[in-house]
Amino acid sequence: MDTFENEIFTERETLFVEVVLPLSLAKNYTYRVPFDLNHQVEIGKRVVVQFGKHKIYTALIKAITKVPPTVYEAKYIIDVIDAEPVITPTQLKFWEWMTQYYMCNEGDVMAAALPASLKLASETILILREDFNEDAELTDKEELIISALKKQQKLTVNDVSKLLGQKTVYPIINHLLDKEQVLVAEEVVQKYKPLLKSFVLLNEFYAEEENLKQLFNILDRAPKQLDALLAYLKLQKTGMPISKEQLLEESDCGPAAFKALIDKDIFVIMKRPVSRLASHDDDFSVNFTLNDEQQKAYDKINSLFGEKEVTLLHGVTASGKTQVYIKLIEEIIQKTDGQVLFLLPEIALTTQIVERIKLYFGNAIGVYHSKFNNSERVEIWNKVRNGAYKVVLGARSAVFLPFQHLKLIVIDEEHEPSYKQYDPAPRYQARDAAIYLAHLHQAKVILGSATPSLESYYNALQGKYGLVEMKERFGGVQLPNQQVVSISEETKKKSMVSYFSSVLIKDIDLALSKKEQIVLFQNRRGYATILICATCGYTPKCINCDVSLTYHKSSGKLHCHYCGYQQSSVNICPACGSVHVEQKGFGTERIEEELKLLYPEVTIARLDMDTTRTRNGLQQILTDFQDKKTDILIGTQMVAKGLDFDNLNLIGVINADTLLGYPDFRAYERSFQLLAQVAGRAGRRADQGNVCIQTYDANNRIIKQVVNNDYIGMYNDEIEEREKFLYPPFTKMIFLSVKHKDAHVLDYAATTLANTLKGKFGKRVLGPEQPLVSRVRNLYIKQIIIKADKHTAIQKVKNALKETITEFNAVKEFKSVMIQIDVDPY
DNA sequence: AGCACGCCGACT
DNA sequence: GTCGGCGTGCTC
Repeated sequence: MDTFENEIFTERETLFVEVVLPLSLAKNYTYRVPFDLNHQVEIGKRVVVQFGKHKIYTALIKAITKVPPTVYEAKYIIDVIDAEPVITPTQLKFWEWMTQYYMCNEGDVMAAALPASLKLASETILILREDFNEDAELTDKEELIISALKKQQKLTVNDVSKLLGQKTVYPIINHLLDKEQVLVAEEVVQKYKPLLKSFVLLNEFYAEEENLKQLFNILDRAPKQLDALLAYLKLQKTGMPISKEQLLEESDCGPAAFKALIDKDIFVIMKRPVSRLASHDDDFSVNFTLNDEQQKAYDKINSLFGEKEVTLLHGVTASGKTQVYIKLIEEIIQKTDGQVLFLLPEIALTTQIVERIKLYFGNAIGVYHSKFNNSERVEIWNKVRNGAYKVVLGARSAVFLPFQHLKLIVIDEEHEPSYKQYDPAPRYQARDAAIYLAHLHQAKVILGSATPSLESYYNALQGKYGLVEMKERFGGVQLPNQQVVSISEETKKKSMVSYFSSVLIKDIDLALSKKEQIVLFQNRRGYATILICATCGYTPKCINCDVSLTYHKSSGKLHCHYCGYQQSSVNICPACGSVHVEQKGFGTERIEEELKLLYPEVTIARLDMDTTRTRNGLQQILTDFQDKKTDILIGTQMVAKGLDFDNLNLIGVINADTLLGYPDFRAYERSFQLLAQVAGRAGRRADQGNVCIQTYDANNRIIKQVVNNDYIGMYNDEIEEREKFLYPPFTKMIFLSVKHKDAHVLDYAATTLANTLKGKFGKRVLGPEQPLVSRVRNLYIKQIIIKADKHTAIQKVKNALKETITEFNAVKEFKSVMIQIDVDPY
């Protein structure tokens, strides 16, 4: 397709635009541009288009052409939204790459990239016609709709559906249209509204000295109003706009007196958009010096930047990687007008590291993560685009921000699994995507970790990435003392008290006596509390998914973690009628309870998905712990990420086995990373920390490697396994999830597909296999894995795969079989 | 995604 | 008979 960048179009030419819609569609669509919008269309601007019979969407102009489509008549675009492009050409290239690489649709990427408020979609609404006929013959349902409309002006299609309690409502709406009772309209909701704040101005009339004097006389009998006036005059001297709150705060004037001043036209209210984002006033200054090792690392990174695009900074816990990052960032924003993206795992973003970095860079820094609301996201987006933000700290979705001159990307904790998006598409790995993004911007990348992912370390050893190591702990912090406790042995000796070994209990007692704080870690896999009938073994299961329901004490209900299904708990076994229904498994909730029995006088808090659902939940729990209001914190993986506490000296791992036993080729790598990270939280100051790992498998090599801090040993063992069994980084993995609501159809379909693929790729295709959870939301699931040879062009494999799937879905009996593709599924 | 159209079981 | 559920195809 011919495209015309930056060309001014005359009014008489007929133009067409190829647009991306924020929907999961296989191709893009072409619309016609009305003449009067010719001069407004530009690549990267948003347009309003009708798609299908009703809906109106925001689409993005991807190309402009003069060639009309041949096989259909193009619809006109309705409007051009933006005065300036909102998406840069670099972003469009990035989207295209992501679409190709992760085998998804461009619309998936657009949907993920744009903050919700930049994507408007219409809603069909129903309005009563002014000339509607009061006596028209209507069915009961139609009557119901009309009477509802008399009360509330308009109804959405969804409202109607709820009102009638049925899914199919369009035929009924169409009847009402035919009977000329109602009208339908598309209502586009403008989702982003600037935050307007009231500012106060003194009526210009009183700018005159004389008039002002008079005013004082007039207000003589109204002391509160007079006070407000005095406060205003005082605030005016600062030269800053005066907000209403500010004025009310500065004076004794209450809202009533204030209103009187407005009514008398003495004060004038002006609404102005203000930023929702908290800002720090000071300019940044980075005033600390690096220690020798940090300085060496810093210098080496800088020199490696000359030859490599990516450098891996492998620094042990507490070696002070953050300081090195800060110096690198400072250098960039002082010496260039470039921008820096600092990626962090989601959880770390709500904690101390952000505060620390904010201290240095003040106003030039933006933070972007999932707990921000839509309006806040748009504001951050705009500030990145206009360059107001030089540094952005963000979770994985920050790779989609509209950077202008990206010079450096820092990816902290690069091994973190949370950089990978699993669902929905685009199923991208933000670390890898960021490396490509950096490539587009010709920016440099720092990957930082104490326990790098095998891929990154492998790339570094191969010379593809630069490698910088930091091996000293900062400020002479000692390594924690790590001990492994065999649960089997303690059970034999009968020295276990509930979930706690005698060793751990002793440690807890000691720490409490020294007024030190404790963190107990229970990984998520073993976290579920399920109900089980002691008589017949029955366990309540989800009606939509192949999983046991988990019992939540806080709600008293049984929940499904996969689909959100809830039901009330059972006291009597539905299968056999027995009353002996017991709780089994030990989640954080259960551990908390047991611990409270053992230590009734101690303050215990819990940190997991349940207690951190709200925006401030996590922050509150962490602050309480920081302020020593909590003695013991029990938590899932979350406790391991990015938390530094001065007074924390004991960390107990309740059970390391569920981690190790997970059926995945990365289980050992992940276990090592997690346990090492957990251990690194203990004793970050002068005192030596204590780590107590409870396990049934005390001789496991990973446990030993963790205790010995032997990353290299772990790396060597694991990489050998990977090579032997053709896992990444020696192959590229593509994961297919085949889904269907009928188990038999699925079986047949998955086998057929796997066989076809085996015909093309040979024994590099594995499966179909039944996943751990074989049914979710009423769909049965099978998995097929392709381990593509790294040396044959991966794009060829992907093309062949796409073709196979297209052909497969064209077969009549497989039409309703869903196939999800996940490239690099880790 | 979300809507229309067509097929098919179940209930006035 | 008709209503309403469900599968399938299409949207420039």
